[in-house]
Amino acid sequence: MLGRVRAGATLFLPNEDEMRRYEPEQIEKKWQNVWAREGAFNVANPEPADVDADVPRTYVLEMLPYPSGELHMGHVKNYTLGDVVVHFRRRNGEKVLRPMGYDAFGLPAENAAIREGGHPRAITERNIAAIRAQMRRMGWAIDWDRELSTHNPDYYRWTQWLFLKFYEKGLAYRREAPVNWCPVDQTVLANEQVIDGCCERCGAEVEQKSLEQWFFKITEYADRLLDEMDLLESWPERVLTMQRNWIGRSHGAEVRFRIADLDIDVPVFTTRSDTLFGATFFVLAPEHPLVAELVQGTAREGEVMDYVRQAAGRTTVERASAEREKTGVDTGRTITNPVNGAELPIWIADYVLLEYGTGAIMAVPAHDERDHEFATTFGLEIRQVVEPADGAAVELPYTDKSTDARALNSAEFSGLPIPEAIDGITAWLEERSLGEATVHYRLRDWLLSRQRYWGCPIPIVHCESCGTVPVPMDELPVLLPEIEDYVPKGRSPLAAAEDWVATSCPACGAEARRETDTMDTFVDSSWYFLRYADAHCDTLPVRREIVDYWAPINQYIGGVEHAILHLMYARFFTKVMNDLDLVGFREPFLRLFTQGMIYRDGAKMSKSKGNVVPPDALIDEFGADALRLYILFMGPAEDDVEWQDSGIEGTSRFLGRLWRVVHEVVDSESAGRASVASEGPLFHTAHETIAKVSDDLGRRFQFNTPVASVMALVNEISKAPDSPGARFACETAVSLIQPYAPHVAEELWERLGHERLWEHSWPAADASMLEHDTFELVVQVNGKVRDRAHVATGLDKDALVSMAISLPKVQSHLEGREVRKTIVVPDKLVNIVVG
RNA sequence: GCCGAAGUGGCGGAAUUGGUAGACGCGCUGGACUCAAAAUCCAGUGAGGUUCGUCCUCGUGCGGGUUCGAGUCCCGCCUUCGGCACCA
Repeated sequence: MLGRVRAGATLFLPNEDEMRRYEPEQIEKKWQNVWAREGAFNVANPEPADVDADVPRTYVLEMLPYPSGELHMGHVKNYTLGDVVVHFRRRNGEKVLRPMGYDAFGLPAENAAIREGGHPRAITERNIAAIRAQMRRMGWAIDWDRELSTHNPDYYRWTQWLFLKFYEKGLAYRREAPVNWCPVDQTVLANEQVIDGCCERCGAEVEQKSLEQWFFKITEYADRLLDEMDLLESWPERVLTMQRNWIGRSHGAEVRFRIADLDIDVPVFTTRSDTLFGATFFVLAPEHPLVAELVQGTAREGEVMDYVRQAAGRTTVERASAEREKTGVDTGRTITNPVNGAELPIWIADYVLLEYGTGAIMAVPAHDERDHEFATTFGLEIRQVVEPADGAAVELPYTDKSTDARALNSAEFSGLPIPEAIDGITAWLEERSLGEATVHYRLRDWLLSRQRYWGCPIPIVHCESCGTVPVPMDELPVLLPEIEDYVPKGRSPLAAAEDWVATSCPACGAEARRETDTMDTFVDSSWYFLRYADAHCDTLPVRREIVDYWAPINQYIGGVEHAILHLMYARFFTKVMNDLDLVGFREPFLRLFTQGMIYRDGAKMSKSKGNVVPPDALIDEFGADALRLYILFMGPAEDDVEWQDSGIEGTSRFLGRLWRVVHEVVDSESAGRASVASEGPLFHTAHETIAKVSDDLGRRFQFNTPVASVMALVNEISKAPDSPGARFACETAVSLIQPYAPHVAEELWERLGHERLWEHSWPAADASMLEHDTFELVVQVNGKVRDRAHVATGLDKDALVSMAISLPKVQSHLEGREVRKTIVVPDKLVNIVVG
């Protein structure tokens, strides 16, 4: 760079301007090397004596990346956000753990291997190397000594270990069950991975299939997943709401209806036991096991069974969306209502779902929209048993269940407000053993088996005589076998590794076969954040005293798209591990921040849309610091924002201006123009900026406005680089921008004659500098601003009012009118109300 | 349908406790420097009016309301986005 020759020009020696141009490439490399060499952001695990020591510690974590090709803008935003928090907290004296890893198992690598050849491991590791290099180029303050990847046997050994612990506790079990099957990916999906009846990954319409599968009993933790939300410090309300909806707890009663002819009881679940007297028919889901028995040998058998077959042929999507018109068929049977002995006709209809409640309902058309629609379609009786508290006539269905409504035509319960009627009728049923209060959930158990190659093997052996037998803990890890062909054929590709599959039973020694399913990758990512605490431990997933020192995570940051899946699974794992005494806390993430997405041309950035902005190209052109600044300056971090190419030019210009201003001030000092004064407008502005940035980062968790205030400070310095406060203001600007632009900040800090800004404590605003001798008094007449005046602070109300009234512009608005009232906000505003 | 969030200049956004709407940035216009360009710097930039006065009126999705004063609080709508959805 130095001394380059320009065509047709005289030989240039680098002049001062050239040496001092802001060239991000060199300085970013320089400081990245320093930090890497020093392990500047590594933190040691505590020695036993330190555990109780009074050093404030913080665990800041962003969701780990899936190593798909390279880093995208969402990653840049996520990790830069975390980086600002890390630097801010470090410089505020906290010991901060901030690790990084890769969620390395999963379908995309396997599909790429099928498409392009090669081993999923090779593809994954190549991607990891690329991402790691990009992360270093971004200059993120990461403790690289704790790096992990979920596909390494050192890691998945402990995933398997945890699976076996869950198994021992009865929380991992195998059963045949109707499952969601993706015909394209040729694997099963958890309920959480089915979106509108389609595969979350590939969008194919999901089919139902019956298979032997492994499940985690997450339903056993449904109440704790809901109730322990109280332990969280700060989660976005909408994420909590999404989880609550997903768990879907509903309180009600199970009521037994009796089919006298067949001598059987059929339970139903209802949240409205108050409406039992209004039940006029009864409906079973088409898949309900009793259906065949009900109609066997009756005149209706053919018609009913035809309907059942039709319903079975309908996909989830059709059943949910296509025709909302109610269909159904009468079985000709009746069932007895336990509260009044009424005989109700039994129908079969697909608006009743086998998966929810008991797969059977009592239908109350007067007070339920769906039952009402069905009754109207098929001409069934509608019997009103709830009315408004004032007895007014209402249109049916009438679904109010608050105290504004009361029971009607309900024997001794008539007249009771609905909440009391619900309790009363439920108690009445319990006394007679006809039903009891129960709770139902929407949440289903977590289906974790996958019929794919690139995942963590399930450490189980199937033995003819012993059944499912866990692989002994000391034989872990069960290594993923090498195979040739990853193409899914409806069974797990692992089944092809015959030498691997064939084994002996750990219990009886007989010939046995290994489980060939692998685990859902969400299992891997449900505990990785704990492993970071003790990343190299080879006796346990993590040692209790170490994990309890760091975790739970103080600040977790990631995309809202994980609001349900990852975040709920991770909470479940943590709770189970707490019950197993492996960790001393019940919630993994005390504070959660969900960042918004980055759009371009109105759409999410994606290769197929061709609207991707690759971070590398921007780093080449503007440097990592300008990119880091822009990604956070764009708008509130939690909002979705539109990428604008010209935006990064703005933050790049800002860094250039900061660079020049610092050099001007340094030059000005060496020319002897420095002043030792400690008063002047720049001191005030600098201290105000410190206060503003500290408050935004520390209390408000707001990342865009600090950049704006530092920009304003730099603008002010550049207007008066010779003024007394210029050096202090420059140092302040550099120090405050350091979490955002650590490389250029470090370089300028050095040129200002200091060193190691990343370890320098965060500046503190001097309260006396935040006070002013004068302020701008706003004068309103009838609430409209009419004038402003510079006035000494601390004046009393009367003084302010008389000063306000004396202003000529105010006078002209007061003319001839009577002052009725004056409102004074001290040191701020006077409002004169005139008639 | 239910639940949640959000609507502010040409654009991204700021306004923290009800007290100066539009900070900061982008874009645009004009100017300086330059043979020229880039870079940089200076000035202007919500709309309309205007006697060009840092003068007036209007202005934060729409309609009402509370208040001396509302982008901010209340009531009713509209739109957009996200989640759930025949959940009994």
